[in-house]
Amino acid sequence: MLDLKRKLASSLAEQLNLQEEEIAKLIEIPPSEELGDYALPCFFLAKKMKRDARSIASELSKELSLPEGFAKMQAVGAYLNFFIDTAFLAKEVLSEIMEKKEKYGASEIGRGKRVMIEYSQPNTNKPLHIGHLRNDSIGMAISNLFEFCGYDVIRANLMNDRGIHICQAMLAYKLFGNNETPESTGMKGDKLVGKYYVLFHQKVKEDPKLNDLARELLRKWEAKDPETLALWKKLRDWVIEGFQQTYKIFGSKFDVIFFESDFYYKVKPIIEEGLAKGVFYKNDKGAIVAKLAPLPDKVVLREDGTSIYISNDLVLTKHKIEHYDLDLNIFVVASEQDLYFKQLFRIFELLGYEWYNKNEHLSYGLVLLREGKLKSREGKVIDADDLIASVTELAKQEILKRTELSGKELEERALAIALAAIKFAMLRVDPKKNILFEPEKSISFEGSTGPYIQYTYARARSILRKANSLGITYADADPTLLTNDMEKSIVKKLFFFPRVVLSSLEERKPNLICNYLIELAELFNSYYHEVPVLKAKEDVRKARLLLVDSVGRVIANGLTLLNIPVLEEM
RNA sequence: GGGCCCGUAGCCUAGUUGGAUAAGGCAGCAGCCUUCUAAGCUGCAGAUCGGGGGUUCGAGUCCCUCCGGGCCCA
Repeated sequence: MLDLKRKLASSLAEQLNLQEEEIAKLIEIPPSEELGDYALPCFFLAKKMKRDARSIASELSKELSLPEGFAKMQAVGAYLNFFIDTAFLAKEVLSEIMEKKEKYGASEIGRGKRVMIEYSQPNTNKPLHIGHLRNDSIGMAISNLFEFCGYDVIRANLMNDRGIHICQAMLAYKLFGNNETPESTGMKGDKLVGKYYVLFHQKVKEDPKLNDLARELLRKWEAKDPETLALWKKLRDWVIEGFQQTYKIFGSKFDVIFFESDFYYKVKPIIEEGLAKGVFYKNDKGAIVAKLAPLPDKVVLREDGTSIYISNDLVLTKHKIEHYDLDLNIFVVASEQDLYFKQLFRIFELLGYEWYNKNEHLSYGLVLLREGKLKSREGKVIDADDLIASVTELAKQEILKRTELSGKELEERALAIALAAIKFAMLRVDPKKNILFEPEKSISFEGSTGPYIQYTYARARSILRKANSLGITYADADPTLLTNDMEKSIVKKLFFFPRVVLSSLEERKPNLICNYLIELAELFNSYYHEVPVLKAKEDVRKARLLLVDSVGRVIANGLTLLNIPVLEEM
């Protein structure tokens, strides 16, 4: 990877007799391109030399010599500004893109390291909702980023398939379900079971005894009562079948799926270990509690001996790290669980597992509605399938405004555009921030959206198709002919892609890729309007085609990282 | 009561980790399709960066405090 900043830093360090690291930290990018491509603020020298920063900058601009890849330097105020040799850059960057193709931007920093990324984590008593779509979007994008940077990635899902909420749905089905099935009702299995979960919470308001019955059902389930287990399995399989359909449409993929029911009950040895090591204690009611000061204490086993949610993670986390030999174990879970994960990781630290710091909670904000939080027990959610379907329908209408596609092609393109709109909306925001989701406003196809990026790619590809049909080739293009300002800006933008990929990974912020793609698309669309490609004279035309090709490839690489489909035509 | 996260134009967001004139999109207004796709482009208008203090040559960015929103714990 071409690293001009490092080149500059090392050259300046040598000439100024300073540490390269020190200089590299100071070098920054000026607020506007007219000022330069890199800048060295001279305040630190002013302090050192007890002189005015402005005069130092202006003096240095006359004395220093430039490393390869730079064309000019200029003092402006207290800043010493450097201009990249854009002809050099165009040659380097465009040939790197054409050589590495779909690997442009990739790296090997994770070579030999294995990371597991757990996301989605649905409860098997109700359908997936928009919160899962944000979770899956982030989980997939982060997984792709790790993979792109050379890590061995295991994408994991965890089905929360046990507990009182599962039994509540089971009970309502048992009492009011009339043996309905997905086949008999034509409903997706997750929708059918979800209906009874909501029904439970309606009925229990009139008849609080249902709570006791649900608890009774949970006890029977834990005691492996055959009839209860059969009902549980039947409903669970329906729900999971429904999830699989949604995952397939949305593009969520998993290498391994864990089930809470396979792990939670194996918690005993860890409980005993914790008691023996003095990390856990039995409180006056008889519950087992982890002592985590300064964090709040955490109950790990109820007084009646029944398991709670953390039982599963106590067992499963150990299993994951030890069995899969992980270097990093990431949980993509919403920010409401921030304290929970601090407590979980702290327990492993106190128990003395040296791998405790391989765990990471990738926390992200909630998707909120105008009315507040999603509440699935009241049925107050935005259903994932419904959202995808309605956005796909909107996309279809847009397509029909401009083409005469039909049948399978129409369906596929509409879905691709809908997914771009939804995923981009979920990913372009800093993961830490809550998203206020307003059905009519939040999903759009214009402006800073997924479809806008797809459209930009399709435009680039359209030019290349036309060139191809006219028999124009550009393998021998000369990138140094890209001399207008927009072309230079685009080349610089392309040059930055690998750096954006790295910061996006390191900061766990897929939104950096989104911002980058928006900026690249804006540059390219302006260029598209102002500068004719195919009408230019032969040698310039070739250079421009090479640029168009490169822009297309980088957009495609970015969209692929975000798990957003790329469209050749729109 | 305690803890964590967020606050940038009417709305949604950037802001390269403390630097130069705070940048886009939506909504609004005015333009641009016999020319490589108008899901686009160009221009106008819109910001005391939640308030106040502090650190610094320099603060949207760091520290303190208050206010507002979200989440969690007891």
